[in-house]
Amino acid sequence: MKKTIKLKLQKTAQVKPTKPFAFDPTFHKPDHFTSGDNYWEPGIRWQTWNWRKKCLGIKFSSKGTIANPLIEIKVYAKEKLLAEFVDSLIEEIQYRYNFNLDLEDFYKSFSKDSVLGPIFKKWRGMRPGHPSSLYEYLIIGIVLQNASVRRSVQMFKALLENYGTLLEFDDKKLWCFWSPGRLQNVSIDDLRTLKVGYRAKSIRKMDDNFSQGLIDEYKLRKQDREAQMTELLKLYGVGPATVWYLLFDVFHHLDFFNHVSPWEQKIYSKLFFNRNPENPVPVSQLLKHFERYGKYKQLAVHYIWEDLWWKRKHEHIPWLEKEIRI
DNA sequence: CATCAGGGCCCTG
DNA sequence: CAGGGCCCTGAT
Repeated sequence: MKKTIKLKLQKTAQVKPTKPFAFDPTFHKPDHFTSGDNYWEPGIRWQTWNWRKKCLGIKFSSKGTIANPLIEIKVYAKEKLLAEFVDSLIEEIQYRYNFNLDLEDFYKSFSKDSVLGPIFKKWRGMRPGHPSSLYEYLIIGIVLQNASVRRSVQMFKALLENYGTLLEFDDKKLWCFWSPGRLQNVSIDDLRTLKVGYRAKSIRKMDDNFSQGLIDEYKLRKQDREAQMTELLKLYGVGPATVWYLLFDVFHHLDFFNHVSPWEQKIYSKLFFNRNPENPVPVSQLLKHFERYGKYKQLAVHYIWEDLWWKRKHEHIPWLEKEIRI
């Protein structure tokens, strides 16, 4: 059993995101599979955060309303933090969770859409976003490949519990992601003992790329989408499926929807065309269907997708269960 | 028990 | 540019 590192509250900040802002669907995405590094209950999210190689605990609490939002951010750390460090962290949090995104135009454009209209009523103020850095998300992307959710969770937990750090803060024990370069003394065979299979090579090479400074997340953010895509596809173990996730979750492109995996194809076919999974609608036709959402294509997909997963939390959807194989 | 497909990607021919 | 191979797991 690994030693737990106890953190102390070092800083409390309050942040006002743009209005409207919905706390729960922003901080809890039922389809995001990562576990062990976060915990959610209505109005509160605990999340570990590796920032500039320091392992932090963060507690987000909703202190406002959807119309008038206010978020309290408590930062826990082992030692005192410099103001500049905290400021940069808060700025990064705002970026990753899209606190400053203006959704009004999206809502205005599609409030009369028969699919999105009702979803807006439920999830008005929900932001897309993801707490992971590019490095972290790439590792997550690799364990998502060619595996069911359960297996992905298993691989992710094994990695986290071997190379991460167990933190204790605010009576929660959660694992913090390791820093890039951590795997430099880890062999591919070591990784394989964690049953990540052939992904071991991709994981190790990814760590090499970052420790050699071959990829810079912040430089990449400033490039356009095509350039980002080209750079990402150069990375060993990254293909079109992973890039599509990255462009939305890490680089926040709301308009890019070019990839539908087989299981997603079945789900969309059922949702939009009421087709059975054995007889799904061709991917090209699905992509065409989403053209109507123009520059908000992927954001629209996100809203529809999250709505489905939230439904699943409260009601049993037999056909969906069959497809997701958790 | 054996076989196989899977929420991809790389590499070869 | 098509398709085989890769790891492991759960389903059949």
